[in-house]
Amino acid sequence: MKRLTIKDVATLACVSPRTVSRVINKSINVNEATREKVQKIINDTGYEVNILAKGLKQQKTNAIIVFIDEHQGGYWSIWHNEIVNKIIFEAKKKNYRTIISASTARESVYTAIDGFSLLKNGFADGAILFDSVENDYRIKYLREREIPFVIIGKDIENRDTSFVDCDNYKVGYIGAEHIINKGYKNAHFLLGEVDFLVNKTRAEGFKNAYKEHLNVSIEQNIHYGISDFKDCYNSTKKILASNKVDVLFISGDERVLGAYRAIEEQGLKIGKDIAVLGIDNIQMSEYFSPPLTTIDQPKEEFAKYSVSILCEMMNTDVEIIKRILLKPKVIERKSM
Amino acid sequence: MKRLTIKDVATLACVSPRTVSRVINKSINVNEATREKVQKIINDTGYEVNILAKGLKQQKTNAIIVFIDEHQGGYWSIWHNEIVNKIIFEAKKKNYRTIISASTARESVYTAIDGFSLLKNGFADGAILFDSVENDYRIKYLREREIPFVIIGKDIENRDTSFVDCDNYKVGYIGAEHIINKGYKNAHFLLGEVDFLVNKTRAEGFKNAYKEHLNVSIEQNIHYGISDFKDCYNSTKKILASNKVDVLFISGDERVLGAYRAIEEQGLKIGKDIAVLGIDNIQMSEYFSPPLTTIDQPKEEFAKYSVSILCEMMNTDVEIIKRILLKPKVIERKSM
DNA sequence: AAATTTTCTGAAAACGATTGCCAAACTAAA
DNA sequence: TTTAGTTTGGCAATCGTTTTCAGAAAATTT
Repeated sequence: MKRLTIKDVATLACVSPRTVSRVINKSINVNEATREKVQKIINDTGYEVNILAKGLKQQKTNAIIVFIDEHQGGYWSIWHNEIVNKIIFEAKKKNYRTIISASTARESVYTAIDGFSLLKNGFADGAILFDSVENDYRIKYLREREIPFVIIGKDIENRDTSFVDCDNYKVGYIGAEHIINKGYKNAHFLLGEVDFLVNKTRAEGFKNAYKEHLNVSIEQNIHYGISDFKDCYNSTKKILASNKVDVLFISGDERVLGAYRAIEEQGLKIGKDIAVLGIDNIQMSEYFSPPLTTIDQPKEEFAKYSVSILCEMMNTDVEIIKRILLKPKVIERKSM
Repeated sequence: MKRLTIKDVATLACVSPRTVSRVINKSINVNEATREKVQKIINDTGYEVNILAKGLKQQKTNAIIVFIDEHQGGYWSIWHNEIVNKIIFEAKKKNYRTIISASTARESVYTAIDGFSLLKNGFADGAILFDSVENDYRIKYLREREIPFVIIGKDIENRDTSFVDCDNYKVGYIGAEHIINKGYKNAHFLLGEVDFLVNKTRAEGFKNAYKEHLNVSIEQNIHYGISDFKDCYNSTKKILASNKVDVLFISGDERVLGAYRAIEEQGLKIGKDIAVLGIDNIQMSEYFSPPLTTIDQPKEEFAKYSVSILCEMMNTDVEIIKRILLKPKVIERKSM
C-alpha cells in the first residue's frame, strides 16, 4: 500500500496542499468547515506527515535521545530502566519522541555511534545522558556541536552543563548516619567504579559523616569497582571472610542480590547477624528476602526535571543552564 | 557550528556533489585518486550524511523498531531487556539502527503511537515485537500496511507471520518431567496472563506431561495472571497457606523473587522444604539465594534469528515468512 | 589516426513536506 | 458601490540527499 502524501490528502479533500498544511500546522486563517473536511480525510485515511520530510525542512525532529549505559552483562540496570521509562512518558507529554541509544561513558562503542549520528544530522534535537566520567567523549562531542543536553548525574569536570542529580554526598552521609544511629560498629561500603563521580561523592559523604559523628576514619572500609551482582557476590564473600562486619552499605540495589547470596551461603541471617543498606530503591528491592532497607532517589523527579530542562534548552536560542539537586531519603524495611 | 552538507564537502574537495555521493555510497566508477581526496575531506571535517535527507530520498532509513512491552510498574522486564540489547547488537552488525518503542500488546498506549508513526512514514523499515494477544492491534496495523515484522513469540491467531519462538510446549513439558523425575509430588505452576499464547502453551505442555507420565490431571494446580514479583509474592503466600506443595514452577525468573520472599517469610527453606523451578534463565537468577534452577531460553538465538529474518524480509520484494522454534533446556542450580 | 569502448564526472530532477508572497475569490460592513 | 477582511490557491524556494542521464575524458582497439 502506497503511503499517502500531503498532495493525496489535498486531492481527496478537494483543496490545495497549502491548505492541508495549514490545517495540519494549526494556522489561524482557515475556515472551520474546511478544517473539518480536511481533518476528516486525514482521520479516515490515517495520513500522517512524513517526519523525514518535515524534519528535513524544519531542521528539527522533536525527538530526544537518551544514552543509556549498558550494564555489565548486556542489559540495562533496573534503575536506569525505570528512569528511562519515565523519561519516555514525560517526553511524550511534551510532544517529544524518545530514542534510546546504548552507550558506555568510556568509549565510543558500537551503538553510541548511532546516537551521535542521529544527533549530528538533526534526527534528534537533544540528549539526556547518565553520569559522566573523566574525559567523557560524549560530553565533549555534545558541547562542540552545541547540542542541548542534560546529564542525569553530574559533569565530573564541572563545566557549564545542565544536570539533575541526587545529592550524592548526602546519600553517603545519611547512609552513614542511619548506620551509626542504629548502633552498627563495622560498616563496609561497596560502590561501583571510582571514576564515576557519583561513587566518589557518595564515599565522600560517607567518610565525612563518620569523621563528624565519630571522629573516625572509615576509608579502609570503602570498596570500589563493584559493578554488578557478580562483583558484589565476590566482594561480600571476601569481606565476610576477612573482616569483622555487621553492616554492608551497597551502592545499587540490584547488586545487593549478590551480597544476599554470599551472606546466606555463609549461613548468616540478613537483618539479624548482618545488616544491609542499599541505594536506589528499585521496585524489586521490596521483594528481596528480607525486603531491603534502602536510600531512595526520587525517580519521578529525575525524569520530570531532565526532560523539562532539556525542552527549555531546545526551545530557546539563548543558552540555558539549569541544575537540580534532589534529596534522598532512607526507606526502612527489614534488612537492617 | 553549522553542519556540513554534501555540497560543502564537494566544494572543499573540488568535485561535484554527485562524486561525493559516489564515494560515500561506495559505487564503483570512481577514480582512486578522487576517492582518496574526497575521503580525506570527509574524515577531516567529520562530515556525516544527513539521514533525514537520505531516508527521504531512498524511502528507507535502515532502522528497525522494537516494540517492547512495559513491565507492570513502569520498566522493562529483565528478560526483554537482555534480548533487546542483543537485538541492538545484531542489528548493528547488519547496519541497522534500532529504535525502541514502549507499548503494550493490548491497547495503543501513549508511546506505541510513536512507534507506529515512525514506521508509517519511513522512519523505520521494519519491526520486531514480543508475543501477541488476541486481536493484537499492532499486528493488524503492521499487516495492513505491509510492513515487515517478526514476532518474538508467536502470532496467537496463527496467520502468515514470521516468528522466532521457544518451544513453549516443551518448556512446560520438560519442566514437568524434571519435577516428576526429581520425585516431587505436589507441583504448582504459576504463569502470567491467560491471554498470552506463551502461557497457554506452557500450561498445555505441563498438563500433558503429567497426563502422559502419571496419568493424572494437574489442571487445578495451574495459576494464571501472575505478572510480576508482587503478584507472585501474593500467590505464593496463598498457595503455601492452603495447599500441600513441594515445588513451585514459575514462569519468569524475575517473578521468582516474590515467591522466594513469601517462602522465606513462611520459615521454609528453598531447595529443601520446597523447591522452585524458574523459566528464562536471566543472568540475575544465578545470584538468587539459593541460585535458581531454571529453564533456559536461548536469548542469543532469539536476537540473532529475529533480526536476520527481519532483514531478509526488508530486503526483498517477494513475501518471505520464516518460523524458528528454539529448544529450551533446564539449567540445574540449587533451588531444587 | 580514427573509431570504439570504458571510466569518470556533473547538471538536474526527484523525495515530501513547510512557508512566504501574492492574487483571487468570497463575505460582510459601510 | 466601495471597502475591508477572511479564506484559499498557486507558485517557488528550501531542506540535503540520491540517482538518471548524458556527456567528457581516458584508454583501448582497429
